[in-house]
Amino acid sequence: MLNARARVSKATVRRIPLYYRAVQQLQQQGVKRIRSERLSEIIHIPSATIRRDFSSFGELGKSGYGYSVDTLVDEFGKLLEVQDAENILLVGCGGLGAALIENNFRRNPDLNITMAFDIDPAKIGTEIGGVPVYDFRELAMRVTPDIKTAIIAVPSSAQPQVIPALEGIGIDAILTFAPQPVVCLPTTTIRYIDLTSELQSLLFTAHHQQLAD
Amino acid sequence: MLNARARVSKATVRRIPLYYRAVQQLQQQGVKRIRSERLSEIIHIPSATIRRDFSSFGELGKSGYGYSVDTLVDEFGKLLEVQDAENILLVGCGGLGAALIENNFRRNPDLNITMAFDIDPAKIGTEIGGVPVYDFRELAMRVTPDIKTAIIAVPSSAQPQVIPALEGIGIDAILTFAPQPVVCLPTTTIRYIDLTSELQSLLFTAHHQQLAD
DNA sequence: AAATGTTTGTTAATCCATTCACATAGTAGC
DNA sequence: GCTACTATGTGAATGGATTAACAAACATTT
Ligand SMILES: NC(=O)c1ccc[n+]([C@@H]2O[C@H](COP(=O)([O-])OP(=O)(O)OC[C@H]3O[C@@H](n4cnc5c(N)ncnc54)[C@H](O)[C@@H]3O)[C@@H](O)[C@H]2O)c1
Ligand SMILES: NC(=O)c1ccc[n+]([C@@H]2O[C@H](COP(=O)([O-])OP(=O)(O)OC[C@H]3O[C@@H](n4cnc5c(N)ncnc54)[C@H](O)[C@@H]3O)[C@@H](O)[C@H]2O)c1
Repeated sequence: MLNARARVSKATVRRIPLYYRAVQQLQQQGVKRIRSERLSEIIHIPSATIRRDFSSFGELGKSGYGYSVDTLVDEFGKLLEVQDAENILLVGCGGLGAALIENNFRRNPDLNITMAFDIDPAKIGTEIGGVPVYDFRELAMRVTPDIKTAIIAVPSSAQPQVIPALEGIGIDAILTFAPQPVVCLPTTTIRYIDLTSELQSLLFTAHHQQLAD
Repeated sequence: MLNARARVSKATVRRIPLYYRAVQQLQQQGVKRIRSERLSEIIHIPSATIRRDFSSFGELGKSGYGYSVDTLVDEFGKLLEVQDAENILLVGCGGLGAALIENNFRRNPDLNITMAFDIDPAKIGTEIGGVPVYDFRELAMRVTPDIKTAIIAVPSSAQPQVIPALEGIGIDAILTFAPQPVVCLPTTTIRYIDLTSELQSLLFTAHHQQLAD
């Protein structure tokens, strides 16, 4: 419910999805209560961090008892707004884009890629996993006003054209796999997934680890 | 060259690939020298952070001049060991795995996925983008001793079986797309790419941003 | 209902990273 | 060579996040 008194740190925000997934799994297993110490073993986050994170959303637990799994599922579900569907468009139906559409976050029924765009005539007019692929030049014509979120899987070189077009139709949240940094509107929230960098920095760490990581 | 005197922070390690890519691009454009202030504009990292990061690898720059682009390309290339090929195996040739193989980090000639594994009989024995797909049960038989790195793109439920098998054949660096956390050997460096969590935390930030991000 | 045990929520301490700001060391022009 | 700039590299200040540790709050047992 996001008690106004406590600020939620960026680091905490990145962990909310992990908490949500874990408590959902516990609920499915029929577990009714969980201690921070036990949850720590499951998700490998220190129990003190868990308690601090949880407390920034209100007093979710009870001393000497722990947390009710049902309450946690409820609270984190509310935080992530899983009750209302998030409709998403995807740009760039290459290998990666197609894989994302096929998967379509099926474990999370609230996350739906509902339409896709490309510029390749061979792809325009087709469907991938039931999702229609439109011509990117028809973006404004095809997009429905409920869509505020986009995933970008086009080559880096195409990204500088794609982002302003998306902002022009009201998109304000973007997840992109093209690492080329762009300037975007102050109202746009953008996140880069840079697979090459992740691999390179992983390798650097692995090659240079004298001590454990 | 990783002067022993200065410790390289984790945050810095994550930025090395960004620096490497940027200076490579500058080199290709024929740029000979670069100031931290100018580089900051390109990659959107504060100039003070850039200077501190660079200085942890030695005195790469010159006062009143800046940095030589050639020197930087050289130094970061050495840090990332781009001179010797890194051969990689991939497990799980579904949508995501196949996309990774097709792409095969082609912008980085040192990074090569050289073989793939699956358990689906329909995939075993085929090739994807020239990369052979073997039966995962033949892992030990097929793997070559030069391979120390793996990418995992199997369903989360299969991951607990896959990781010990990889460790058993000497893999010590793992990049995985299955978010299910696992216990692994202390000598294994593992990194999770959790696409669903990235999207969910992005949406949380976008929905709750009263101030800019 | 008292005693015992458990686990939270939070204060304080610590750690890690970023940012400021400038002495220093070099460049560039003359 | 001398002067006027310029930009690095780094101490010091700041800020953010993690971790330790414990009083207070509740559960459980007897
Ligand atoms: N797949 C990987 O392993 C991998 C690894 C690292 C980075 N990436 C990045 O992910 C992104 C996508 O990768 P991919 O392998 O799917 O690439 P891909 O080349 O297979 O697909 C790109 C798709 O984007 C389409 N496209 C190009 N310009 C467009 C435009 N202006 N508007 C709409 N569509 C356009 C193309 O027609 C193509 O279908 C790239 O930026 C790539 O750098 C991918
Ligand atoms: N694609 C996405 O958009 C997306 C989104 C979020 C998370 N993920 C995660 O990425 C991973 C891969 O996703 P995907 O869409 O490619 O899945 P997918 O189901 O298309 O492919 C999984 C592949 O793994 C193979 N496999 C299963 N068990 C195996 C085993 N024990 N050994 C070897 N191979 C095995 C299957 O035969 C299949 O080919 C999953 O963990 C998924 O949760 C994917």
